[in-house]
Amino acid sequence: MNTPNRPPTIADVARQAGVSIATVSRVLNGSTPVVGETAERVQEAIRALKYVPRTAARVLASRRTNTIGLLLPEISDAFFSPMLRGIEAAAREAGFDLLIHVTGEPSSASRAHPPLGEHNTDGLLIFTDSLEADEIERLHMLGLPLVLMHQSVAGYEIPTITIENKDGAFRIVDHLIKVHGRRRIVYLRGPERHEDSLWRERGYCEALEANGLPVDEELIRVGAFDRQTAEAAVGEMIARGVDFDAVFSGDDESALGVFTALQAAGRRIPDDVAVVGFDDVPFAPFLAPALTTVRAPIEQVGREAVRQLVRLIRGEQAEALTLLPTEVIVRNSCGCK
Amino acid sequence: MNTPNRPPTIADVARQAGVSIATVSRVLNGSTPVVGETAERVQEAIRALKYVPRTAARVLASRRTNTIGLLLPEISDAFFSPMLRGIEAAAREAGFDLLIHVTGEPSSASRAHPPLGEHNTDGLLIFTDSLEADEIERLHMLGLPLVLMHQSVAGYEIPTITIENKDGAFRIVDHLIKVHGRRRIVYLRGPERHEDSLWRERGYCEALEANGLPVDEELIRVGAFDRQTAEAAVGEMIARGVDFDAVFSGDDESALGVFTALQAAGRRIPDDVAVVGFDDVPFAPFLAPALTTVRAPIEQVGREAVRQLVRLIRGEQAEALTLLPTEVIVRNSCGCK
DNA sequence: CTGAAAGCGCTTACAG
DNA sequence: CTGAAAGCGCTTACAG
Repeated sequence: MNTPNRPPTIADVARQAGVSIATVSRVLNGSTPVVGETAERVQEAIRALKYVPRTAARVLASRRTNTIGLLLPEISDAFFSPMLRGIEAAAREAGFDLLIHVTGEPSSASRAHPPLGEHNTDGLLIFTDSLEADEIERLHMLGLPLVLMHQSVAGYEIPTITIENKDGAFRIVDHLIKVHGRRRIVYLRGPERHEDSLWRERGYCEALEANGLPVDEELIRVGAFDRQTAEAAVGEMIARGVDFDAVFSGDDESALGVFTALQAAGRRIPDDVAVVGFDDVPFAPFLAPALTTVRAPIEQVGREAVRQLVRLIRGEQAEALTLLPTEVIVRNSCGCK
Repeated sequence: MNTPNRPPTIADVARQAGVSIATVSRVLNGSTPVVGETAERVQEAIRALKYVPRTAARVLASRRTNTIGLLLPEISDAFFSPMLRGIEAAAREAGFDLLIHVTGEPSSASRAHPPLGEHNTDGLLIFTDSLEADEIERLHMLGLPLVLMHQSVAGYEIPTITIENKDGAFRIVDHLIKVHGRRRIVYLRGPERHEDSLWRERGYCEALEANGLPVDEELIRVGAFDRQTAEAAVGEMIARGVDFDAVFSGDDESALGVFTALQAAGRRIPDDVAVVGFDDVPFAPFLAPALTTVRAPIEQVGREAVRQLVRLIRGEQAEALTLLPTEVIVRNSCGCK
């Protein structure tokens, strides 16, 4: 096998370069000027020994971790990649490492006591529904910089980044009514208490009301932003003979389930039932028919969240609420073209 | 704002409970038996002070980090979520935290000196093309447990996890030839030197040869596992009048670009040109026509990689090569049904 | 500009 | 079962 040599420490470098460890530390961090020739000797020793500073020791001594933590409830298919891409890029640009933890199901212990916190990060990005309110409060009271994503906690001034859910939902439902004459529009709710979903539902209701249509509780079901759940929900409505001529599926992922259920029942999209989603995931244009949806700037949400968090970490003022604009993307599943 | 109280330390807990810090450490770690009543006093103090142990200090003192590092070249759309889901779940089950770093473009400094290594992880999962060979060697020589994903480095005995690329490619190309009579089959290569792609190309060639068909260099192009690149490649072949009746697109992501290019040129899928992919991403069944492809057990690759890494970390023997089986998923884009 | 030394917050032999 | 103490590998006032 391989030789488990003890990796070199700052003392080894100092010895090899004939200086004190303080001097090595200084050239490592550029914190205090070091005479050129000395600095070079140190650099050489670092190279020769292939020295890599121990993160734990630096963190402990400096009380800075230089890393940002990200807390997520789960790893979703559609949403996750672009968001993480934005976060990762922005964190790197700002010189922070990224630590990710998935808290898992609601009962999970790591929602109350996540392995990420004041002890190993300079600040936390908290995605909706990934942490218990108590723990958010504890971290906030401790003074740890915190940014919430797609979630606002009443009572604290924690910066929040989210998108214009209500507005986007309003416009796409309005489109269904005004342009395509739909009147019995289903809304598929996301996971319970999911803020995005709540706002989308509000936009849906307001669009109905603005057009003089009633809000019919029978048309509001749970799709859970999940393909299978959405498929089952729509299948069940069809089986029970519920009358509807359009589905606003809450998000694009669940639109897939809606497609499956409608096709299984022999309903044509969009002729019999128009279907629209939310997010504009990469495959949306490739569905048959191509999915009309609301574009959510997910990657930008990630970037913006890091930007605000970095401000907090630097002791600067952060934006209390950042609301990123959404845009209706008209394709064919609504009946256009 | 909020009060930047200094978080409590082990000394605060010890004082409050009237014991030594050694005892607190022991109840924290369960390393040595502690008398029931004493242990309870300590637990109480921990709760009262909301004490959370500093990770950096534990790591420094114990020389164990209890975290696994994951190095990726980029965050791809289709591949990333399932793989990370597998890794994350397996790491959590084994009691490890997960640290992720994206090294970025080939020239990036973090490919030579990633922020993850012997100093802050117990072991590393290295995805293909995310690290320079020199750095892999340095880490390996240091004795840091390493597992390679979708990549094999000649010359070292580093465990590798990958999938049966060649076999899957062979079978899907063979299907195109035997069942659908295709003879001019395009192969779209992945990113340069990408091992998955190399093996798929080999399977493609062997299938042609096994059926007495020539390997025509004109039919082998670069799709780079990227939608736009694939679209451009196919568009250019059409413009140049290259004759072909099928495309094996290398992966599903690039199949999207193939679809776009063919549709733009008025070629019908699968009648004029059959199209098949590799991966079986979630949206594959929803394309029009539904995509025939090879299912790659991506999530399982992630789980297996963690399993082997944990073995190494525990000083156990690990599997040198794990080859996960692939399976042809027949849908409609090949011409079936 | 450089060094000696204290200290960051834990773990872990070593005694008892 | 429990405590005193050394030590993990750094950073950073404090002197000079």
